[in-house]
Amino acid sequence: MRRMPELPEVEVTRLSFASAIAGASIVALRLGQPLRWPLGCDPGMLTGRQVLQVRRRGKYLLIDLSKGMLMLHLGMSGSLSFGPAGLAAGKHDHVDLLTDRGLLRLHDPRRFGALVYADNENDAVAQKLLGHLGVEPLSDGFDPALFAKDLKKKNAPIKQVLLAGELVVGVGNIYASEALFLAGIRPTTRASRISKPRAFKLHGAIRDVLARAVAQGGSTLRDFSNAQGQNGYFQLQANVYDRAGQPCRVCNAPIKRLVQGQRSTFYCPVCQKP
DNA sequence: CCATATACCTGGCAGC
DNA sequence: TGCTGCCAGGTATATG
Repeated sequence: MRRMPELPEVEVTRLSFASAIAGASIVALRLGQPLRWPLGCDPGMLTGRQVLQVRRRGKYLLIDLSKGMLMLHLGMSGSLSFGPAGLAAGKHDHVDLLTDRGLLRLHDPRRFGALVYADNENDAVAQKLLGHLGVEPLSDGFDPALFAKDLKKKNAPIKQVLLAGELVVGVGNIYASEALFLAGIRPTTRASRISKPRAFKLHGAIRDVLARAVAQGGSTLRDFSNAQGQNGYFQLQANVYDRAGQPCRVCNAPIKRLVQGQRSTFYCPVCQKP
């Protein structure tokens, strides 16, 4: 089973265990093999602290504790499960946060994920990871006029501007291609050359594709399961992602693939204009 | 400061 | 079957 932790998948994961873990007391934190970054504190120090709530910022899950917080990232291959304690950890289970309400477990074969402790959201450790992040795409703060204005300042290809997450967070490799298709914009188009009406259209497309993915349970292109082990509905079908050579669902032209910043990009050469 | 490349790590898959 | 090479959802950091 494959997971695809872009914003919708992270949000669906959050929704699947946030209320169940809120109020729990930490019994122990066990770490497996090293993840992308060290925890940054002695795991034993967390014992007895209470989980207040779980928030999301971009693709990070922020676990607020009665004292301090944990920042958790799923990387490229991470997934969370929350359930009864006692299941033996597998080869790729690298975080076990045991609480009096159950076990939160991070399974992450590639180990690009991370769990990092910070005293609070404003300290240097947290700011290093969160400080540069752009606006939340599903929040009221994601303003079309401001987005259009910000795009004017960026000379890089729009696909890479979206992926960078400095203007707007949560748009990963898949949804970047999909949103640009919906907006009719070629991924290679320089952000600075996108007109206000097209920027507005892209703004709407980003919101639309992400909101629909969250509403449908997070999974779009491949298997995905939330922390309760439930699958998404698979209703969102990709228009362009991973469809190189296949006919565009709108105009039948063959979908093209190119590489931008070492990542695959897919687009319709007819529906998407430079 | 800006844009692009690199590094991290394992597993799945196509091709031979 | 087994090997090899390539590809994969992210993002801080290094380099030009």
